[in-house]
Amino acid sequence: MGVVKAGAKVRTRVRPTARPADLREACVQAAREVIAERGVEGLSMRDVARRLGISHQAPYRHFESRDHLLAEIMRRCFADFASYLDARPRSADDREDLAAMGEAYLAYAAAKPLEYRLMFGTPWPAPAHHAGLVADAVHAFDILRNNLRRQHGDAPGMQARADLDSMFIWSALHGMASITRSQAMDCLQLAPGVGAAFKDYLMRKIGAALEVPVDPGAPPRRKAGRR
Amino acid sequence: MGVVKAGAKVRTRVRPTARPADLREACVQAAREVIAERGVEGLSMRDVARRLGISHQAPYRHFESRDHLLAEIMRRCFADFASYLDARPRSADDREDLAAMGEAYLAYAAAKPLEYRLMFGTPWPAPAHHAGLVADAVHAFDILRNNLRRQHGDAPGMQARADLDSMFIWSALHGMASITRSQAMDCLQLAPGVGAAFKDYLMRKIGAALEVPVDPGAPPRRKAGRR
DNA sequence: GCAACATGTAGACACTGTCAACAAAAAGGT
DNA sequence: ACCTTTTTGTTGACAGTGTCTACATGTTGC
Repeated sequence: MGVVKAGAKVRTRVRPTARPADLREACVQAAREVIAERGVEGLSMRDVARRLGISHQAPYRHFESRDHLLAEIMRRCFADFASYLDARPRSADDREDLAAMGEAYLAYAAAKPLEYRLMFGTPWPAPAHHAGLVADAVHAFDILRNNLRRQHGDAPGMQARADLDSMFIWSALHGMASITRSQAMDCLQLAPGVGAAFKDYLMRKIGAALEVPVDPGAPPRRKAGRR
Repeated sequence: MGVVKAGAKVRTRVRPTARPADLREACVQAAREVIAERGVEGLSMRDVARRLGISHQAPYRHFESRDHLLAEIMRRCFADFASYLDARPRSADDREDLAAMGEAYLAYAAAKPLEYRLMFGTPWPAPAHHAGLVADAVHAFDILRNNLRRQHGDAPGMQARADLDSMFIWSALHGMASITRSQAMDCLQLAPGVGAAFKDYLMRKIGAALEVPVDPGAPPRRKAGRR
């Protein structure tokens, strides 16, 4: 407390690295770098401040808490993710487009595993439920859902069918992305070639499941040969 | 350092709660309680010690680090999980048995969401990769894999097919469990009834996908009508 | 009884998120 | 111009964490 007084004044002037103009933006960027390098649990407010050469409390002028910063980053990840899906090679045929979407989904998960985990593998911080985060997340899901709705038409009940198919596809894709990311397959001593063939096999199984008509209302009978 | 000497001696004698006999076991139990209540990130070594009325360093006599404690807990979760799967209602028919397995899988994930997340949603701590943990985890997977191997027989190449099917099923189940646990569906404004019908629909889609023969070697053609 | 060892304790250290008090600077009104 | 208000950044705390070291205690084998 009783330190040199004038020293502080000088220090603000002889600051080694220029203080970023838009500090809020700089915080987000620095935090995203940390997350991309070391994952969510490696993110610390003080570390962000340190990287920017500012005091450990400065970020709190722009984000109420660590969770608020995290929520903002998640929001941007969802936006990135959605535009990644939007950038897929387009096709007029809805089925081919769906396949391209699946490829893009898995490619994103493979390319940015830590961001993927942040969005889909981390429990959402409480402040996340309010902001535009939900909107951005839903928008990503809607890219998938809209395709299925086009394929199913809008006859009564078909909206629910499209949603169910969307959830099924999402489950399979997310399951694979999540399992692959965890490297669990390394432990399972799978038969040779399985690791390499997994993605295509899964995509084709999804396609096959979509071909077969399945009545959502019917009782959960097993050995469903035909219907 | 220079504190009262005799005081410490007395305190050990007038200990309020009896020190647990098997401290290692007590640590594991206390830690599992914390995890079941507040999740992995809520687990703290000092909290465990506090609950047991011991010093904050005592647990370190039995676990090298927090990660080692976590690894031991994960190991037990996998063992629990495997015996949960083993306790499914048995059926002589492999398909019915497979369905029962799927139900058991999802029931476990729903009943113990935090343990499920610990096993399948948290990056494994380094010490987890060595011990019997992997063996317990693989054993759980083998319950699924063995069923598929029985169904496919042991003709050449069928082992890989069984592994691929296992991975596909696991992906879909894990995806659903993971998505359901995240309560993401609450945000998606799904058509009415979709939430309730999701599980059965997914199980039937998996069944349908397994019926349709899919050649793992074929090129990833779309619109796969028949082959 | 005594030495070796296992176990539990106490006190540090560096780190975290966050609160409160303060200083500087920018904005706005006159 | 000056003065006030608000925004922004800094400093110093506080309680919490994992883990190191040093110490005390209890247990076991000789």
